[in-house]
Amino acid sequence: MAINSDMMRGVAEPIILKLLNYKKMYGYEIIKVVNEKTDNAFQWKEGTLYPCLHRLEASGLIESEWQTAESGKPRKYYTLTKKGMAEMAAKVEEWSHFSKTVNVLLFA
Amino acid sequence: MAINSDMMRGVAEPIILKLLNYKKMYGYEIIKVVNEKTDNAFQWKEGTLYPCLHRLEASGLIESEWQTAESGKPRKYYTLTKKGMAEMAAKVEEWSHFSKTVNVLLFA
DNA sequence: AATTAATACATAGACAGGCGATGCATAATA
DNA sequence: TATTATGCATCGCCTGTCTATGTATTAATT
Repeated sequence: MAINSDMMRGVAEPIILKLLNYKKMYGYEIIKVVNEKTDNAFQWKEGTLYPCLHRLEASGLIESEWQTAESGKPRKYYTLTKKGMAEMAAKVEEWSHFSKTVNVLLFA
Repeated sequence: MAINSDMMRGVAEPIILKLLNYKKMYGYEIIKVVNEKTDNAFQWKEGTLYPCLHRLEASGLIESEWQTAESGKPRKYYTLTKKGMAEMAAKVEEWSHFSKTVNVLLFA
């Protein structure tokens, strides 16, 4: 079941950084993985992901590298920078704090 | 410590509805209560709350009623409508689903 | 007595991220 | 051969939040 909400705002960045912390990935792959892992609760589209990736790269949190798959399709693989690792940890912690705070108000 | 984040988006409505589910409150009071209950992790201002209250009222989820305090200050008290109660439950459930989904991705 | 802070409402404009739509190109499938 | 899936990209809209500003009254401070 899809989540149709403004709440999506702000969580794309920590999620992407977290995924890239495990392994290098390309954009289209990230979309598929996120949608699958959330049972399509998240239904990310290109218009959500690519601008976000570009922002992260412009901020020096991730780096890209073109690589051609066996299929012949060129893919842009992203990796986390050292700065990105620190920012990932910070953003995950921020989410943790934030969600706990909301829970205090909603489940008091 | 303040949360400075885009994540704030979308949570104001369920929080307000939840608070009003307990008792009628006026705007300024809601601001104080939220900031206090979150130890100032949330730092709501008028510019955040009042437009939100007006949206909720326009949607028929809450109703307002002027009342003058002993201090002499006029206050606009808000109460939850029947429609608002249903919407509150839905939004709280939505948050629950949403936050669990984010947690799956961030703490896998 | 006069100034400042707190209370209590309100709105206007800027900002920015998510989303839908669209585009291009190639490979795989029906 | 036509359609779907892959894989990149961007433009413009939408909308909730934030900063700033405004008004008015009461309380507190100097």
